[in-house]
Amino acid sequence: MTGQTRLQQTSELEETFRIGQLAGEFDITLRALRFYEDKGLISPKRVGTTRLYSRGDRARLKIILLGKRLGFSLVDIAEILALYDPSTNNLRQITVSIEKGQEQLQKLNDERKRLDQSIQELTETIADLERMVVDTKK
Amino acid sequence: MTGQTRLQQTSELEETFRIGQLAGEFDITLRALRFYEDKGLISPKRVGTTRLYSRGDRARLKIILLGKRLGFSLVDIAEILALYDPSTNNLRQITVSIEKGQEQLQKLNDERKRLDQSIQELTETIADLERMVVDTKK
DNA sequence: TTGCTCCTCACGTCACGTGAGGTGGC
DNA sequence: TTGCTCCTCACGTCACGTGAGGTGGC
Repeated sequence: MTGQTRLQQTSELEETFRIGQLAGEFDITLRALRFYEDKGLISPKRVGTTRLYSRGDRARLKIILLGKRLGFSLVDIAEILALYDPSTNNLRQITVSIEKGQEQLQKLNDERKRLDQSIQELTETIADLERMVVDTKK
Repeated sequence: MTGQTRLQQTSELEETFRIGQLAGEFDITLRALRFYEDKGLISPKRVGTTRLYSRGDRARLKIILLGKRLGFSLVDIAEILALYDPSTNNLRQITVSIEKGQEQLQKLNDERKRLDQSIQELTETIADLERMVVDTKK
């Protein structure tokens, strides 16, 4: 019977990944993966206490990491993932994603402006300080 | 005698500011000012429980806020302020500030690169999604 | 028995925001 | 008495980092 169960698992042909494998592949920590689970972004199966991630879980992880690169919060990403259904064309998810994407683009551009101002002010401040050193040495 | 004490205080001619005045002038919260004190960046006198900020405290606050605009952490700012002595020419503080400033400039430029990449990837992702919508509607 | 990989708490980080509950002088 | 301004806790935020202490199978 135990053999049966094992056979059944393999006969499903669903390739699975352990947490360490995914962490290695995507260069993130085990802690991060567990954290995403805690926040409801991903829900791997368990065998005993050990997590087993399906190909679908791996696809969700890719979306999570893409979202992070684009500067979205985990809450934003969770909202997008909640609309995700691999059995449909996901038109609703796509249009929502576009809207969120445009908002995000606005935020990133704002941040860019602030950053550019900081860089400029910092450059000027350094120049001022360097002049003060010269003056002091006179 | 109480009158004497009051007189003495005013006769020192040291202009002081209450926490609400500084907060209003620099558009920050009372909480922020108390937080900087907690972290040792600024140490106003007290009259009873009420904080009284001197002109020197106000000058330090200006440096704190400048440092924040430049993207420094409060720990960095504290290190620079620790070297600050208004009675000298502060050559040491200036040279240390220049070094920290150059490191910071490097960090800001790195952040700018990452931000530009995010903006580019996000722009492309939105374009991809928009194409998907068009395809779906065919 | 030793390693390796996995697990669950749970506190720490950074710069405050946000109440709760209370005091002092006009 | 009512307002205004001030005060001190102390928990919450965000995305994990970093141990501590323990388990399971080769």
